[in-house]
Amino acid sequence: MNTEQPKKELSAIKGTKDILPQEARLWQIAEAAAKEIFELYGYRELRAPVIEPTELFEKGTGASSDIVTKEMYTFTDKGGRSVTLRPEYTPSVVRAIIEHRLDLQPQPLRFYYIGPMFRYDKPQKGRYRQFHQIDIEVFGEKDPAVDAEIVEMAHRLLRQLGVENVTTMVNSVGCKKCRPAYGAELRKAAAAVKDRLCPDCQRKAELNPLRIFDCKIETCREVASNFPKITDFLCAECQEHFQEFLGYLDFYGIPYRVDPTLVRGLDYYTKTAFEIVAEHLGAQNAICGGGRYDDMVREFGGPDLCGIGFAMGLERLLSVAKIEPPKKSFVYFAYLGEEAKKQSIATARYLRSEGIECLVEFKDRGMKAHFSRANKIGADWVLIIGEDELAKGKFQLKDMIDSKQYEGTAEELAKIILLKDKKGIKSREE
RNA sequence: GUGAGUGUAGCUCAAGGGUUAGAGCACCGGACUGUGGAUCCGGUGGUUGGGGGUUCGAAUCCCCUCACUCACCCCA
Repeated sequence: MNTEQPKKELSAIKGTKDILPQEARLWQIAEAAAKEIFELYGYRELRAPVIEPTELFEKGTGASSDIVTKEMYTFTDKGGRSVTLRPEYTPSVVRAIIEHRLDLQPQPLRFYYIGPMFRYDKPQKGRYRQFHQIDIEVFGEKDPAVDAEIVEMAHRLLRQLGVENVTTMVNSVGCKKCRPAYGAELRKAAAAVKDRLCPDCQRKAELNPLRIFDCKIETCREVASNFPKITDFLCAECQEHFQEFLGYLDFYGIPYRVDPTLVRGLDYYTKTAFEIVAEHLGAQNAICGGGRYDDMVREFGGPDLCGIGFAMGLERLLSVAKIEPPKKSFVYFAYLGEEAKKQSIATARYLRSEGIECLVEFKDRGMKAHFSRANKIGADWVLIIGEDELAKGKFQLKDMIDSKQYEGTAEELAKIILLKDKKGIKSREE
């Protein structure tokens, strides 16, 4: 490459990155696994736009949330409308349900989606400005059995991708009836001991007293341990829902930890909230977070339709997943001369139609250079076409793994390749 | 938004004020014109992130800036 480089180097913008082929292979596998598993539970893909009216998130995600107040990619388009690159997915699905009257279809509705989200955050380990989520939502199912089912589904996906050592944290954040009373009690308790809290927590005492539970300072933890717990304030309905949810988790045999201080960052959650955290992920260790949001559709002016869902962070998931990409063999063409080059092109065309990956490089090389090249790029097979082969109408096929060499027509050699590939797959499955 | 750490070749790293900034790996070529991996030889590749300052002299010391990394806040 001898084109002149521009003086100013262009690079991906902060918090975004290229996913190069080797890594993209892992993404493909994780995405395929997610789709396959979700479809097994009756979920169907629903693709919503990446860009939405800004009001959608102000209303859905919550005008007071951190996401909306300081993390959105918002700009004005040429028509003067305020638009936003979605920071999360749920409001888009809710919008789509109302817009297309999907609530008139047989319920419950089950959707999934995999795609990029955008938050203007300061990047760090496990946190990016463009990141990717696997998202699922269920609408119109009140039964706590479904709360447990989505947790079990998440676990199945994690297991499939070789993720080990995860902890499932669960909680109930109550509903409109019982949560306000708890909030008031908590605020009262925090205000009473305000002088014993760190400056940061003193600020939280009024804004969001639940966050005091997360403080790392010893005295704050000690003080907070005497604060009232949400689980003691749940109304009868929420209490029953929570207990049944836990009962179904037990039924599935999924270990969990009840964490009364678990709050999700988004305002709209009701009743069930859960999080799955992994080891070795740094500070941002939640790979999956979700919960129930029974009021959201109605608050958008839609029908009274309850909802529940979770989001899994793909970057975080992949950093703890153990995925071994299956090895697919391919054929490198070693040809000598113009006539053999044409024959290679034609033969590759045939082999590809049989599902065999072929690489014909358009560079004059000697036989040694061909082999050296084939070896370097990891070819499993080398198909040799020179004068002798052209005359005979039969080619040489060398197996680069065990150095055996075969002679035959394109059809005969295709069979040899396909047979060995099949065996290879079989032995991997055992 | 706040704080800390790190920036030297595509990658991993040397050089800690003193010739023209080096090495390994990788890449390209040769030894080797019909058979790969090894070995040997050669080559490409750098405004030392950028700008300014101190100095006879700066990759090295100082300031600013940018980028990356990690942490806080918050979240996937």
